[in-house]
Amino acid sequence: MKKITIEDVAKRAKVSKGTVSAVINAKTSVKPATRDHILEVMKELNFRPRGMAMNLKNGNLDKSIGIILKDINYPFYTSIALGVSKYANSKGYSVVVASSNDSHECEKKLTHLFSAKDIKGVIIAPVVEGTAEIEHLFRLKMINYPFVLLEDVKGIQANVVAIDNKNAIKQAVAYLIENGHKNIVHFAGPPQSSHTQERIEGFRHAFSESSLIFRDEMIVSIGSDFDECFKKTKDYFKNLHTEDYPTAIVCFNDHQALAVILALKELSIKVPDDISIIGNDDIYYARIYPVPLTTIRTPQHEIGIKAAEILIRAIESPTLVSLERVFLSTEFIVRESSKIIKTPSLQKAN
Amino acid sequence: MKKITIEDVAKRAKVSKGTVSAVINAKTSVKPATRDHILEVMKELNFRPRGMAMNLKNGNLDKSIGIILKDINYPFYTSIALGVSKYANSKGYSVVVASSNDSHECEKKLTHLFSAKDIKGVIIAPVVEGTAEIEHLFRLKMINYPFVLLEDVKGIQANVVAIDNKNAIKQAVAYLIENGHKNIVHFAGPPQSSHTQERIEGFRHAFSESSLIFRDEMIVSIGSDFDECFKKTKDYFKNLHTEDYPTAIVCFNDHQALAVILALKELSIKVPDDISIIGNDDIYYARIYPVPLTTIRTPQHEIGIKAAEILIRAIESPTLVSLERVFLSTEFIVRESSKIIKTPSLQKAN
DNA sequence: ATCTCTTATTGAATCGATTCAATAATTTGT
DNA sequence: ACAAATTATTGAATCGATTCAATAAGAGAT
Repeated sequence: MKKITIEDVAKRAKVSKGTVSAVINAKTSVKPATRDHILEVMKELNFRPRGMAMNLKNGNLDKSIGIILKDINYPFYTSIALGVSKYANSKGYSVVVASSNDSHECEKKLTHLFSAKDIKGVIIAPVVEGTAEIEHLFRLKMINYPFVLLEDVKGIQANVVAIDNKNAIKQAVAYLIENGHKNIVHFAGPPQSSHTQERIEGFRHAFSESSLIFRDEMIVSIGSDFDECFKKTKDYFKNLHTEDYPTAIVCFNDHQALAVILALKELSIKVPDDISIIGNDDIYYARIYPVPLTTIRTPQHEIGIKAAEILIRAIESPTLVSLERVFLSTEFIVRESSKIIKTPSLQKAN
Repeated sequence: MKKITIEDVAKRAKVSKGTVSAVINAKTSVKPATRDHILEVMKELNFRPRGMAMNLKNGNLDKSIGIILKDINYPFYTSIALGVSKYANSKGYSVVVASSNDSHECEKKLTHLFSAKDIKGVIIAPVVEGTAEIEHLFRLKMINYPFVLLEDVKGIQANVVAIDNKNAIKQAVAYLIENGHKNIVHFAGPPQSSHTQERIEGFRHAFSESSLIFRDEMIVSIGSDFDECFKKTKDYFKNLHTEDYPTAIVCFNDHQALAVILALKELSIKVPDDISIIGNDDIYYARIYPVPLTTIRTPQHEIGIKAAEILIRAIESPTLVSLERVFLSTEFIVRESSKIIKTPSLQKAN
């Protein structure tokens, strides 16, 4: 099946290409009769004008940026997208979002797509599971395509807006220890995720800076899929004597924390009376949960705004080549899913 | 500031356009020394190849479709996007998502953007607040651009995949009446939303088919913004004598229902013992809530799959012009936020 | 040093629309 | 009925890349 071009339409309608073009672009100069006839022919031939060709002549005026997220169904990411949209729209940019579903292959495809479509730049929450593959990022650099990463990726110099994962968890654990918790465990995320590793390290580090000592059993592999978390949490407690129950669980993320709370409910373990639960991320639903979640807030909105700001600057000032690396701080938010076991001992000011 | 083209690079590097093109496309035939030199010049001039021009020559091979949602932060919509992605990816299509934020202006801009970028087709959850503006949809028809609507829009013939809102609510109310509820109210959504109106009508209709009679006070305008719902719910009950409390509230959507449950908790009204709460949509969080939500499930995943299926068929079989209109049925899902007041009376089978 | 055989590079033609000055057709005024 | 004014239509040049056959440069063999 041959491709239909504006020329085919022009021939069939016995007019010039220029007139057909005028009809497509709703120019008023076309006589209604001609116009109707051309529209009919367009329909007959099922003519779909090529957007690429249309835009080539006039430069490429639209303002648009893209975001590639790992999971469009996790509110954490859509909140970032909201921040991006807010800033971008205020600067006249449209925003398109795509989900890489944690697949390198998909992320690569999407960066190609965005650049090929002359989307002006892209913000990427990069997939870094396993060995990070970054040739596609190098390609973007080669073609001087502006992009901002939402996670520091080893091996490439780029604009980055991110948070300090390790320190975030440390904050939380330090708080628990400070408030009298002694038996604390970390429910770790999916083994292949880089975040999982970072958070485990943060957890260990908090212990090394305290009077308590770290033991390997404190790290429990739970994952982040809801049903899996739910099941593994129940299994964990079934294999434990009541007197060995931890007094606090630091979760991989809020989603996992929600699953854990639900599992505990089924086991008739009270949150926070029996066990304190600490989330991570502060997704929208953490706040509106019946047991509002104590969590480590990552400033999703601000990340989005900052990333958009850097991206648009890179797009609009092509001469400015300096890279920006911004690390935003997390905030520990105490809500109702955690409690204090004893008031902290007085400390010397410092 | 002048636009840099491949020709500028070629001149500066003292090679032909063909060689520069070969470098950009990572062709192996280029001698490393030449290649490096050209890359340097590209960097110097900050040359960004125009994707449009690149694609013009070879046709436009990529497979991609778009989705325009009203709110990328409401899980209902991202679940639809997930369904779309699933089907589209299986057919080799990439998916890009955009949020219209309930703005006609934005929706229009985005349809332009997608068609201009030669995204092959688009699925639209159309904004229909106020007077639906649909000239942009007519434009899509004119250029024979394939699209599928996720809501029936008056005044235009198009592919549609949707559900029957009115009937969905009717189902729920009928269930409540059947199970002994007599004092039922509907917490309506934002006044300007078309869904709000449809759901109110469904609610009334359910009454007209029962032995109970409808009264205007049964419709309470609550909205769907979380904080607003929360506040208005509390106000509603504060102005009500305890003996006048409804035994069941049919909510506009799950999000509202969650806000209502939280407000009731603060008022020490027990769900479902004192009041049954019925949601609408069955978002992901409805299921994993500590009081799992009784709700009217809209098959989000299936909607996405069906819409993608129709869209891709329209893209790939341009001659097939027949329009499809699919209405999927909702399912009433009883979970723990509602209870039966008395067992239903025996009925004649039919 | 010369002739092959590879390997690199060139550049004119091409993709499919838009543009706009030139020209044709139609309407208006007298 | 004719000139002038207005409105519609034409078509060659253009946008910025890719392509690929033709050609040039470099490597190896004698």
